[in-house]
Amino acid sequence: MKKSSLYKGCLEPILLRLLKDHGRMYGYQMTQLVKEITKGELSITEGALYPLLHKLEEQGIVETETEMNGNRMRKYYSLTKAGKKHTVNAMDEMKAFMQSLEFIVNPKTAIG
Amino acid sequence: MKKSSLYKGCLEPILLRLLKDHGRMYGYQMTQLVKEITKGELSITEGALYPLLHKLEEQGIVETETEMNGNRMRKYYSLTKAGKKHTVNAMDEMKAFMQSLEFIVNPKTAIG
DNA sequence: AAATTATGCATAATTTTCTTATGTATATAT
DNA sequence: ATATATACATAAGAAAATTATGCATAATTT
Repeated sequence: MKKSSLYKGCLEPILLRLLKDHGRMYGYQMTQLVKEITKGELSITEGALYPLLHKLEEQGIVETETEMNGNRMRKYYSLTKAGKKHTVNAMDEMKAFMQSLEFIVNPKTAIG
Repeated sequence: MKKSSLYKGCLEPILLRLLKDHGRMYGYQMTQLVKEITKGELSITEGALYPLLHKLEEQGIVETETEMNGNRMRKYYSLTKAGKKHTVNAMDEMKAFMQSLEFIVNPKTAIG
């Protein structure tokens, strides 16, 4: 993730959210989708993405299936059952965090 | 800043925002205010706060005045002229980032 | 036809940014 | 007396990125 690198720490919940919403994705697809959704604002770097995906797999949060698309490999990631549970909590934390940022940045309009 | 440490990279813009809104603050006051505003959700740790404030001072973004409150020292921080300019940009980036998070977490309701 | 860009994965070295632990000192509450 | 709150500071270590590099195929541009 780039763009003035404000944004460390949010990558994991972002990936979990993508997998929760889209079911099954491969790494490169995640980078493109985030770019698209955020209108180019957020770019996930490969050096951040792949090691994190590997970590999540080790932790049993995601599982993988490797497929060939023509001659090119794609490694699909999806949430495990445990990963889905984990994601519920992660999303709660994420929302609480975003609400906190709102409280700080928009103290008047933020809905408590 | 704590609470599952999702939140790297956002501390600097948070501090800038506090100083922009409240004019002049000392470190401990910032920790308390953030705790209060976010209803305990975000806690700034001293180990993150003070080194960052020192860095911002070195960079000429903030300036300090030390005062005594009874027998206890308070080091007040405020934005310099350059710091105010810097903060305008930082807030724009911050808002863009928050918008991006909204796009990802609430793809339907987020306002683009 | 050759060169560039896009697709797709991976990892190592380094940097940034935290947490945790520690230290000093005064004030207040139990 | 002891614990908690106020108030600063820094060092060691961990976490989570960036940057750079590498490999390989496909599509597009020149």
